[in-house]
Amino acid sequence: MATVRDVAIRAGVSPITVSRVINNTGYISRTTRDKVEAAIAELGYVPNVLARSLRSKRSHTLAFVTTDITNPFFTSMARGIEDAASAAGYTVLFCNTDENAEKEDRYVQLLLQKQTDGVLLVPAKSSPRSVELLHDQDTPVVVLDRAIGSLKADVVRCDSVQGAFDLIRVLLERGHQRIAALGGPMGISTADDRIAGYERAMHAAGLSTQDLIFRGQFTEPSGFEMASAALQLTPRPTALFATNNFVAVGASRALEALGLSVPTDLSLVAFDDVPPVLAQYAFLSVVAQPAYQMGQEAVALLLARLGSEEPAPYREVILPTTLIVRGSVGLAPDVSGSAQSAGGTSGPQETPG
Amino acid sequence: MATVRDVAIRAGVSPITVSRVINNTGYISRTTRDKVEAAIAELGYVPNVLARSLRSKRSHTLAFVTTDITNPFFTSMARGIEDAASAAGYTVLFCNTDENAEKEDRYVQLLLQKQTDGVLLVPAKSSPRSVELLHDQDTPVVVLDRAIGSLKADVVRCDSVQGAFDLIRVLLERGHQRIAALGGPMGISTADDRIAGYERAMHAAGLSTQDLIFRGQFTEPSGFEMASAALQLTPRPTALFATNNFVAVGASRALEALGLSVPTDLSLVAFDDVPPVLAQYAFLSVVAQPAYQMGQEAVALLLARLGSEEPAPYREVILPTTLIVRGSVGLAPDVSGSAQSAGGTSGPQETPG
DNA sequence: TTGTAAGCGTTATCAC
DNA sequence: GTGATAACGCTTACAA
Repeated sequence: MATVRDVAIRAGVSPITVSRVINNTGYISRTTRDKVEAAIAELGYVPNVLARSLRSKRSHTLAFVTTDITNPFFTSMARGIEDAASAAGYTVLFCNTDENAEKEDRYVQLLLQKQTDGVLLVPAKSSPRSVELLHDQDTPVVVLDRAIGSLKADVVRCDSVQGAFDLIRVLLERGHQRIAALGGPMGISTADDRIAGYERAMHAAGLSTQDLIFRGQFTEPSGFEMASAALQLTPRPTALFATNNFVAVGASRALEALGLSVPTDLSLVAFDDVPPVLAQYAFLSVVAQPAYQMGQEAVALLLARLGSEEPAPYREVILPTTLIVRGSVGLAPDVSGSAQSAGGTSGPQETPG
Repeated sequence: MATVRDVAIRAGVSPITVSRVINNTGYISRTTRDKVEAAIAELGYVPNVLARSLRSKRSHTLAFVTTDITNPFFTSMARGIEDAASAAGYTVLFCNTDENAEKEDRYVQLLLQKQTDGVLLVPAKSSPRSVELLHDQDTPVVVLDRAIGSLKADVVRCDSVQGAFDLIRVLLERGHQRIAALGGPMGISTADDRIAGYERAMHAAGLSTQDLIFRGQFTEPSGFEMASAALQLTPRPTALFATNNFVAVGASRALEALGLSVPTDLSLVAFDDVPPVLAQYAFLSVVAQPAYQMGQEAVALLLARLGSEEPAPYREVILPTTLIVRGSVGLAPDVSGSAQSAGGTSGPQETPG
């Protein structure tokens, strides 16, 4: 592989002159520039940016560390990140941690070694050691989706408390009183906040949440388990609140397994929308988060921090969620006699006598 | 930031000794190792792998260049790639080309400059200049999903001809004769092959494909347009074949816009399954491709090539597809009088004696 | 078992 | 306008 030296010899100039041509730096005469460019073309020279990075201490590489790129929410976020990063001349490494803090730490260690300029992190824990690690090595971080204890990073997220509150209100307005919440892991802000929003809405309506709160993982199997447990309760809840998209899918499976249909037998609401492509088939009522914009915003914050040497104060950007009511919510059984099927996209159903 | 030199001074040894400790290379006495490790811990030393890469000519970085990570098919593939790469100590850069060959070339140029060890490419064209670029710089490529003209790369893909053939057979067996195909761009092997499989099945059944073949993009809007056009035909087709998942979504929208329901009014089949999480809601009959395994297999091929200096012959790995028949196919109108609703969501029924 | 010297490919600094 | 020199942080080759 040709190097600056090879190009320099071929063009009859010095290596530094070649460098100047490549980077459009300093003054170069028309003729030397032409000679150099000809040599570059002839040799098929490709600059080695590793060497450049070693000198300049800028790798022009960011990293997106998330729990699972397969989650459509994070896929959209990834795309937002990549588009924004690419537009600014950065490439993006991607890392899946599967909600495993050790895996996260190992990745961060590796990214540090790779001289990654900045990291976009969806932390697996509320007080991530990884943020400290990065901070100690002067690598800026933007934390995505979740709030954390540390104050050493910018944060881009949505208001999970409000989102959950809105969603529960939809159910309350339709007469539901016995609503079970299927929550994520303790200590993850989105999981905690969504339960908090649920409680706030319930309590504001003077309702008890006793025995109605389940906590598990943000996964499909966990959603299945929690929903199965919730449906054993007597009296049975008339509505379920799934705190993320995977949990919602698990809950749907549990309902199906028991031969219960939505919204006839039960209503179901969830956090996170289905992927954009499938919006067509969407049936679930949800609070949607602007994943793509979150990614873009996070990159903007990161680049701003990379751009200036001054240590600006850390910012928390909270983006609005969107409430989308679809066919998965119906009237609660006890009030459905008085008014028919409000809010459901699908047609009215039989009132039980 | 501390360097090997700093660590060496602190531990009272030479830089190379530090290097040996870090890399577990050569013989080191117990005591020096302890001294060095202590110094590393005290200084919070993080090795700079950029410098290492400059010397060793191995960046331990791969790149996944795809059309759109947002397509669930490629998302699964990405996850397969990341898992396999990570297990082997490699990180992965991701790049979206949006089926744009120029964007692809720009990315490849950048990856070359970054000394990427190998590239996993979903090419935007059948004769990608990018593969030549990479080949010329001795960077191995594995082409994913699509066949290409060039013979300078390993290929991992599925048999689109056979897959389409299988799918059309499902329709033919249910009496459909007027089946329209909604195809992708000319010159992309998967697009061409799926149309070829369709034609083969139709012709084998003695049916004409005249006016029934539409070509557009692998996008939702294009699917909408093609389906809308197909539904204008007289007599109207009794079934539609969407050649990828996005096209299928567009086609569904077109059907809905015209007030046609599936499978009552029309049957619909497609290439590519819905994302795993949503399999629950799946209604479409599809040929599914093992995206995750394709990603893993591709990484295996790439690493094998990186591992040995001998130029092994290029391989083409063709993975099997899976036919999944769901509720979106029904009997063709003209035969539905004789037997009701075969092949619906409910399982197989008794063979008529 | 440990150290010396040199170089990977690039660019900052200073000189002409 | 252009060039010589050194340095970024690390490791290969060769000594000791």
